[in-house]
Amino acid sequence: MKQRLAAIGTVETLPHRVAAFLSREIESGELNPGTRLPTEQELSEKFGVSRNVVREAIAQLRADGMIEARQGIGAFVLAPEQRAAIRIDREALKDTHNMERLFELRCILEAESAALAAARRGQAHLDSIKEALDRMGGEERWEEGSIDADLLFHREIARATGNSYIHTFISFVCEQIRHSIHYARMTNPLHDLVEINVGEHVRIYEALVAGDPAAAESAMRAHIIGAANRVGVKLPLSKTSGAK
Amino acid sequence: MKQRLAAIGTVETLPHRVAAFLSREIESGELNPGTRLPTEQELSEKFGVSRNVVREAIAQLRADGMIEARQGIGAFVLAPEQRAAIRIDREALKDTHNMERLFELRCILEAESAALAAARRGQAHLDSIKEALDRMGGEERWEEGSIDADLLFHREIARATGNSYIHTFISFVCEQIRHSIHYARMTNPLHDLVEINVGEHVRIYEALVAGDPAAAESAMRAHIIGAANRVGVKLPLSKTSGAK
DNA sequence: TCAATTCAAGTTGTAGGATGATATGCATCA
DNA sequence: TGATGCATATCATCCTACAACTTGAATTGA
Repeated sequence: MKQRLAAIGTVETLPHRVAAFLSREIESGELNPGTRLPTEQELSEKFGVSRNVVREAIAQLRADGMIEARQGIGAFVLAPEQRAAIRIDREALKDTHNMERLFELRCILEAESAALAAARRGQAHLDSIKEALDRMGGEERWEEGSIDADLLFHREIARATGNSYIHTFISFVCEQIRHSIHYARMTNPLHDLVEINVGEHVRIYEALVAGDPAAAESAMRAHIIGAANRVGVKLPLSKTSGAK
Repeated sequence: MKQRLAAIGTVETLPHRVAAFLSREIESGELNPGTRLPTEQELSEKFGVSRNVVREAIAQLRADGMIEARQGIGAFVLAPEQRAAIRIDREALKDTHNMERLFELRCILEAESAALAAARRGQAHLDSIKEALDRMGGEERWEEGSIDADLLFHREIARATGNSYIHTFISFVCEQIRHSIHYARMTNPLHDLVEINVGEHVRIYEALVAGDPAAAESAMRAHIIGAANRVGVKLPLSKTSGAK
């Protein structure tokens, strides 16, 4: 439990802060691709930290493919197309518009994945999905337990597609949304009633059992739109009509 | 231990190699979530590098949410659900099955995005998409030029959705595929005839101009399946039939 | 003058030690 | 017994030094 607290309250380490600063400067366009960064020496003076801290920060940006460091010359900003990793700025998610966009992406991913899962799921998949479903409804308190079960439900469906990349992407997007909502509840207790609609989940599960891709897709789509609404995000209809 | 490694393109730095080693150990399951890593001291001795190098490696893994370091205690492996970034192992993409899965994910993302783009695109979007289309056909040599134009074409469509996350995700997936194919061509000259089917692109563009989401979606789906076939990846039908 | 070589300065890469901050367990003492 | 304080282990940060690499200017030789 003590670990729990430590895990939630992320410690802001110096390299992390420096990396975040530079990252923002690059994303915002203040540092165009091709631009040379200040030297490590200059950066350490500018931020008032040691060169080691700057190096750790640059190591992160380098691993993400945001910059490229060349020995003897310097570090240069790379084009956004050459990113080696996808990362979502959690600050930006406090803006409802961005949350809306993320839900839209999630809807795209999960709707088609549900269809794939309906076509490919095995009995073992159905069992683990069912288990998550039961955990969701069985939980007395709408606290961590049922939210975790909800996430597990979606992850298990993604796993049932048999495509590990789909699983990775969906897990990632869901986790970002969960974290953001969790944060919103911490700062604004009004949000305490984040209800989970069990009926929507059951409909998805039944479509999977029946092996009906079209039904699974539309049930998942309806569910995500509903989930978005329940946290105050109005999803643009996307292609609810076009799916027919 | 003075190996001369003339890796093409990327200079293999020590922190990168250490991070890759640890990363693989975690991904492969040798280090389960919750496990404590050896101390920085031990790692630096084990790999024969300085503690600074180990720290830079750990900084990368930490930024990705693969491990969590707690001052005074140690560093611990985190569960795969808590990843803060998506990263695709390029080694794994040499396996055709993985390439197939990635194409499937791309198909999901781009098909629905094309539909969204058809509904939301403005004139400026159409112009830049058309420009990429012209660059693609105009190129004499099927070398870098037309491949870049092809990627740009897809990115501009993603941008026309007005959803920056969709744009990020699609750009990322496309870039991983491009890099992998580029690498395959380097090692196996047989692949030299990676043709680009202009007709498929034109059909997508026309659907966008017409503002027809359903047509855009099916044209995009057909195009990606075709593109996969042309590089030797047979895409499982996914939901070509279910889309009707 | 001109070309080739050498050299010096600047920058990142790596090494190693020192000190501060934090968590844990043990010993001490009332 | 129980609370306190100390020693230890570990990560966080800082510092200095040197190696490897690049660039451009100074030097040298014809």
